[in-house]
Amino acid sequence: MTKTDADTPLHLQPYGPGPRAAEKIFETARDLFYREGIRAVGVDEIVSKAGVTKPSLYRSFKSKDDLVAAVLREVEEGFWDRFRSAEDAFPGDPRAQMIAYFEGLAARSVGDDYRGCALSNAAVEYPDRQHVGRMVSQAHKEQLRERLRAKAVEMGASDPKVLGDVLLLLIEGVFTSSQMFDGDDKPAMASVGAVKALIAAYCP
Amino acid sequence: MTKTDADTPLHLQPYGPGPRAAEKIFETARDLFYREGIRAVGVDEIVSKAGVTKPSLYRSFKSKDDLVAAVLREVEEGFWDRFRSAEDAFPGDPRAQMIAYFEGLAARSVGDDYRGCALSNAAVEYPDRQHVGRMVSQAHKEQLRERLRAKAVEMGASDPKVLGDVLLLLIEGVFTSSQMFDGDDKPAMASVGAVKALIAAYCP
DNA sequence: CAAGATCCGTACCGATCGGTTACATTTTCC
DNA sequence: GGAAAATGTAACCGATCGGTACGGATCTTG
Repeated sequence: MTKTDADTPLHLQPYGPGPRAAEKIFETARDLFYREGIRAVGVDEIVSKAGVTKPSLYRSFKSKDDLVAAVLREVEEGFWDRFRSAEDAFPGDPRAQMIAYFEGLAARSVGDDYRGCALSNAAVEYPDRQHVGRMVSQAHKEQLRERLRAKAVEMGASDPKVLGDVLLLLIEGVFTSSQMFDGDDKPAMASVGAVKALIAAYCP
Repeated sequence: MTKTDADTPLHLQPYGPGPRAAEKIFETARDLFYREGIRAVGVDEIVSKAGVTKPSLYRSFKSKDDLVAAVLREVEEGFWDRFRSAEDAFPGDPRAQMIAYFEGLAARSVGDDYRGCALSNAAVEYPDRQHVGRMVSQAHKEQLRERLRAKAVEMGASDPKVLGDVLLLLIEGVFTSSQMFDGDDKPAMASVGAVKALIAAYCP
């Protein structure tokens, strides 16, 4: 069962084949952090579930926080991939782009394993502005805010800053609320209609 | 500096003067949990900052989780107090009630010490459905959802369930987003206008 | 004041936290 | 095959985690 090195996106393969343990650690940590929370998961649990040992973790990551930062940065990439995917589906139509994003978001939010946005959750777990997990999350949210405001400009909103912030409120609302209700009947389903109504209200 | 027992709302004073240590522990834990997160705060830090000792904590609370549950229940009381306050300000006018609530929420969300809803944060910190902190938070959110849907009925919404869920999305969006941006220019400020537009859109 | 109830602190417990050491073993590539 | 790189083994570290046994201090009440 020797896996090759180029079939999955790896984050650090310095020379030649690159480490296989680092990849398993990274993916295991990403899943555990999302499912159980970052603070709730210890390094021992990570290496145990990854089938590796602790020194392997600290050979690839300087500290647990360093691993946390790496995971959150990949989460951020995944977010922008989905966001751009909605954009690419409707070129030149920012309104349809946002509706498409909310439709995808609402679809993803149903399902018992959904736990909202890992970046928002990390910001909740790390209130300290100096913590790297907090910094990555906060920087991402500021980028998102600007991007949504730019979208509102494209839509010709009368007050694009406000409409952008409203969209952000709605997105974060879906993130947080979706992990607090079981089953398929989640408030997130109402977000698609809400974004349509809001865009209509803010774009004359 | 012997404080009396009736000047502040106490939660357990079995006989006579009641314990003074339990009150300090409770208030200290409430503040620390909110500021730094629940998992980030150990019992040693609580008793240390409260100026008492650890056995005093475990004489009044069966465990840390028991203290967490007690704190979250008081937080829930505080939420409903603010919610009813907005209701009482505009009797018989559910639309004005909700606008008033969002105005108060937006006003509270500015300020560097604001960290959103402690119950929502607790749900993020405790994904395990069996954990008492999670159970208290989730039960509260379900009550809130029903209450908002009932408000939408009062407003004469065409689809009250959807409008109620939209209001919930907006509230949670304010909670989460307000702790991810510094300064006074927060997305929460846009929530008041958004709720007006949404109510108008969903109530013919 | 003394007795008894009530409250509280000192010291300690095993377990786990994030992190490290030195060395043996395996894997990869030429 | 042999050197180099990657991983495993096993033990260990100080600090902190949530939680407790036990005795001393304090307060109310006769």
